[in-house]
Amino acid sequence: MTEQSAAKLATLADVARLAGVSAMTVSRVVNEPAKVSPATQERVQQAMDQLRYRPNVMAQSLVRGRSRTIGVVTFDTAQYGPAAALLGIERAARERGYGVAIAAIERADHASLRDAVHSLDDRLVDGLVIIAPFVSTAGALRSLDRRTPVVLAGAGHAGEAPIVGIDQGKGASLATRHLLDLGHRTVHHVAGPSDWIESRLRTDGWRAALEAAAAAAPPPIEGDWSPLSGYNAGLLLANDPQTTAVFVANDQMALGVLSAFHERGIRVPEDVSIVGFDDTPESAFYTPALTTVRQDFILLGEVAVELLDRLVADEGSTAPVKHLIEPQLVIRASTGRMRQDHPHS
Amino acid sequence: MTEQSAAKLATLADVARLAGVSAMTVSRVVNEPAKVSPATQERVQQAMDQLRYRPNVMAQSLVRGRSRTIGVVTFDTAQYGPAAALLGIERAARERGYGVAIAAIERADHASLRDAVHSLDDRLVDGLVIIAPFVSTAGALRSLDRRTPVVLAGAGHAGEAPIVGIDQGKGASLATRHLLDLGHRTVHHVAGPSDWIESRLRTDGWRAALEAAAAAAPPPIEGDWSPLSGYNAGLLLANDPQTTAVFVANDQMALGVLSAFHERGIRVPEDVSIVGFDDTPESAFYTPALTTVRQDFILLGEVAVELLDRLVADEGSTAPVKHLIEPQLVIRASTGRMRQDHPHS
DNA sequence: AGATTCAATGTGAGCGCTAACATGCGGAAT
DNA sequence: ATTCCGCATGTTAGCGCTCACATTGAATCT
Repeated sequence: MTEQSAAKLATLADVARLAGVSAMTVSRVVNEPAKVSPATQERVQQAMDQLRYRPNVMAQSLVRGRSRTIGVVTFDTAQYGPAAALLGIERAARERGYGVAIAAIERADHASLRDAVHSLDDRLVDGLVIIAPFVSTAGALRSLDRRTPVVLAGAGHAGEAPIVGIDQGKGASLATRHLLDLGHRTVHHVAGPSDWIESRLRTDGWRAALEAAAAAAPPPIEGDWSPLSGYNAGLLLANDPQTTAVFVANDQMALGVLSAFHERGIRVPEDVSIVGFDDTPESAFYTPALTTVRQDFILLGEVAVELLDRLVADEGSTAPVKHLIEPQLVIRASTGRMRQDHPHS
Repeated sequence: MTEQSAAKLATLADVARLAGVSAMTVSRVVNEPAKVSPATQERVQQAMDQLRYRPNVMAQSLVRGRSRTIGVVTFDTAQYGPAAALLGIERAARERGYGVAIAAIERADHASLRDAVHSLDDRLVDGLVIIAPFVSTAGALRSLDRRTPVVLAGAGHAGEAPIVGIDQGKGASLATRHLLDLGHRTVHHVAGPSDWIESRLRTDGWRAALEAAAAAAPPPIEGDWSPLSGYNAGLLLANDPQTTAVFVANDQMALGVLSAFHERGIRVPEDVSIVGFDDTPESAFYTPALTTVRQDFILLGEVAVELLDRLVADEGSTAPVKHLIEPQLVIRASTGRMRQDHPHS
């Protein structure tokens, strides 16, 4: 194991001494090689290799006042969406030469968010991406004193901070209209937790699509994103013979609904059609394959970093941007035309 | 938005000036309050509040030579396992006052790993947790020059670095023996990619359990963890009338197998029994509910951080530790007794 | 030839903080 | 009183690096 922990790390000064130049010259070789003559460049390079020199990023950051690191505040969950967005962020950040520091929050409250933001802020990140999509997030954020630009990723009300998200309302409408177009008189809805902005926007989109079609909106059932809550909602829905179409606010809950229906002998899509939201890698392999709304989380992460990068560069333009990504309806086997005879009564 | 980006941040010196004490005293109030008299403590505290002082972690790190940050190298995937482990690490790190920086690698090659390790190393992390479970990882790691302690999380051959993992062989044996106990003559196997250590260990465990029962081991089918590859494997398996029991190396592929069997009219568990690996939140809601091997990824992350913390504290004991967590068989509806008449021929 | 430019390098200061070593002071010990 | 101790605080130096500004020497101009 080639570990040099014992032997002190080589510093700029060490390299300078070995190469017979000043520290500044070595610094230039590292940061702006064009300003150093080829000959000395060569000599310095050799010294660096020999000593295995690697710049101390921390010292650089201290003196430059920027760390080339972005902080990500994420919600403490192994859910597909946040995890994929984090990945997109990491990838985009790396491409632009940023490091990534993360802080997860376990609850939606003010204090957790403050701690997370401060812990990153104190580490002198150049900017923050927040994937903590609670209704309360934007407000909490406003009351915090921060030192860096922030981009909200996922959802949020514009005006608080620049925000990049996937058009939830659009996605929900797409899903609902699809079911309506299939001949269903109305569409039931299993919603996410009401303190998530995304839940609200999806519910709004569903309601809007129903209204536009002059269809009645049955009261939505609220879940917590988990398959189990979807299962429970499915049980409820199964008792209502009116149910012919369901729009579920995420794929995990849709799986639960599927499972409950299967257990109750309700066939999908023959008796009831189901649409999910997210398009996780698993969704195409559910039984039946799930019709759903695809969200490109990777792209979300990339756009967030790009935006943040711009904000970091010219600190002036803090115009409250709102960048919306188009979701996409993916039609698979869980939706079908409504049969004329009553479904399961 | 209370952003102070324009007004320069308050420094120790500013606080000292306002409180009428020396910088050192302020530093003491922050780090070892016991050494300062209550009276000045009070005064300094007031000055800090007034100026909204927050210590510059970077400057502290530079002078102390430690950053109270750990780096996590993870594989670029939204898979459940790595994502959950990352969460466990973050949580454990936060509890111990560590920040977390991440670097994802997209491919299994040497260069990617080196870049990731160096990029974290250069940011002066105090230690590294690596969740990049390729066969080649350990070797690559050895040839790298690093400056901090490393803990391998997930799997790995002992001896390269301290390692904490879930006992894959044990889990695979548990799964296989369960199927054998149900009366199946042999157990087919859908394996993960052969360049993942975890795949190999699971395959080994499966083979060992078969051998112990003097059962023949059919050639395993290799997938890539994805549901699609599981689906393809399922199609293959469906053609073989001998198949009565399948051990699939992760739940996502098991879902694919389930889907293929369903499509071919093979009933689970009546015709064929299936066991997965991981126990994702979805697994209990597959059709049928999946019997699987539970891995506690959160615990994995916590143990990894705990171990790393110890290594960071006393840099001496680099004894190659190996900490194994026990997996757990979760029996659900996808496994059943083998029927005496031939399954599906 | 002298003045002017430019490219290549060097110098000093300081980013914000803390380790290690002073300093000053009141009170206990002699 | 004198010595000594220990507490509360201050001073100096330096972590590793880059900024802003010299300083060189040679090439270019008039």
